[in-house]
Amino acid sequence: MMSPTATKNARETSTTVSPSQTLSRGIQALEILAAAERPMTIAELASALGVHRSVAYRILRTLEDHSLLVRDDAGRVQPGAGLAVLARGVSRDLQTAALPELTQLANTLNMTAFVAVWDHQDCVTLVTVEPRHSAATLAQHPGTRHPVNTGAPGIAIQSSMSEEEWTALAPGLPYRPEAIEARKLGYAASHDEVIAGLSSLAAPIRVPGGRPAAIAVVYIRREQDHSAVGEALIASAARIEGQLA
Amino acid sequence: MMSPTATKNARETSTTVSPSQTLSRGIQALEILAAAERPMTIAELASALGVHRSVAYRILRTLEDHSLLVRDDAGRVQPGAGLAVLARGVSRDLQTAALPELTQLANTLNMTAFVAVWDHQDCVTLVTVEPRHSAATLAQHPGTRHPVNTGAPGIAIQSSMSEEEWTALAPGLPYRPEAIEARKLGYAASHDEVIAGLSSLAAPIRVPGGRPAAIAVVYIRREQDHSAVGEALIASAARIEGQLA
DNA sequence: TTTGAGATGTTCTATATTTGAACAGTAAAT
DNA sequence: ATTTACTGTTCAAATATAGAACATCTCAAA
Repeated sequence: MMSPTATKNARETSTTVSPSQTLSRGIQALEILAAAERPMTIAELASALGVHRSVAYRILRTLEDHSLLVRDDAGRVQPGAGLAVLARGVSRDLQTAALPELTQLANTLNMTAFVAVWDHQDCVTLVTVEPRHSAATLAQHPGTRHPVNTGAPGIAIQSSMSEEEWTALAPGLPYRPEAIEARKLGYAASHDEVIAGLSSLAAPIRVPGGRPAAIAVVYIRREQDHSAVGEALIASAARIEGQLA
Repeated sequence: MMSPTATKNARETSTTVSPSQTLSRGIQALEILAAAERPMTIAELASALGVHRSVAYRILRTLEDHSLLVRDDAGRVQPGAGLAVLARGVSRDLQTAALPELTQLANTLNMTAFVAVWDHQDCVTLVTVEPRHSAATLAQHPGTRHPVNTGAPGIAIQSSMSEEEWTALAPGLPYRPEAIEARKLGYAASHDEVIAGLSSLAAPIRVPGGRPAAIAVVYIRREQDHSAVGEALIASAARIEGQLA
């Protein structure tokens, strides 16, 4: 744990303030589990965390107490239902207000519709609705992340703030020129950005006190004229904002 | 040490396990935030946690580092998008397999359809799909909890295991007699249990290595004959199980 | 402008939590 | 019977944490 040359007050990691070690590890465990495809053994998780097995064990028991993870018959660990409960609190009002609009959009346009929120460098999908007859199910589940610089939702979010605001709030991330055009139109478009072969349209949602967000649709064929769909998105965004005001 | 076979019983220490204090508090903070209707100040959260303000502050910063909470302009705290990412890992295969079936059910039956999983004393809704024309949006969002003893999904889950299994896995919870009838039929029914005026039908889903779950629909009027809807649920459950095998 | 109330953010030391080696028990594979 | 690879438990040592105290900041009222 301590190296012979290291000083006691090892504050050399001066850039990041020392976070709560145990809590941070517990969250890391959840992140590893959520990213894993299959249930993991405690030993696997301990090595993934870089901690002693008995430490991982105590962390897991604590997480288990809160239903944040569960263990199968073989003792392997996987994410627990408590996480779904916690996730319900994320922009709860936005989720509630958006759902009927998404249902409406998905079924009138016959496209998958979703709401994504801005989070650091990413867009995170919060709610999605698939159309009646989803030929091929689009892998646009809630909890999906993609870079905020990529795809129509990210452009729409950028378009909802000035370039100065953007560079202040997202230092290091370039301001996409498409955002300027999107601000004029009221909606943004992208093709082949997040997933090859798919196109997306999105309109920004701004709610006071909440993170910037966007309402969007994805579709396969490349349409000549977006405007009708774009206007529908704008109208939905306005209704959602109105309900949250 | 004392006798070869009757060593110290390992289960006796289970009453007082020492959980990880900091991790437990951090999770408590998330639970409090998720349950809160509005964003909270740090001071409010500290008093809700029963800890010193500076302790709450360090916990919050750690959670913020992981996007599990965000702070608005006024410094108030609310759940962050990282929770949605973590929640995506909860029974991910079940979520993926269930979505098309739910869409199908919702639109052919014109009812809200959802999948719920068993978690300790509760049923937790994981995925929901609303029908095309949702007259009144039913408050059946993912992350919703209700007692596993209440409502059709809980009965269906009980019906998927024997009474002995149930009392072993859910000590203290009574085995509902309706579960026995549900096992014969293949699906369960309830009226006015979770929400007054609403009825529900559910069929169990068992996936090896996963928690017991159920697929269900809710509707307003009380139908005379469930059997058609019940059979549809059974068929959907079978297709989901088949895909997860 | 000054004052005060109420909030956030920072620093520091005693102490209580955590760490990780060592031990014990279990189940499957050889 | 032996090996391997797990889970679960215990304990002294040491380190991360708790909480008081201090420094700021904002906003309203005087």
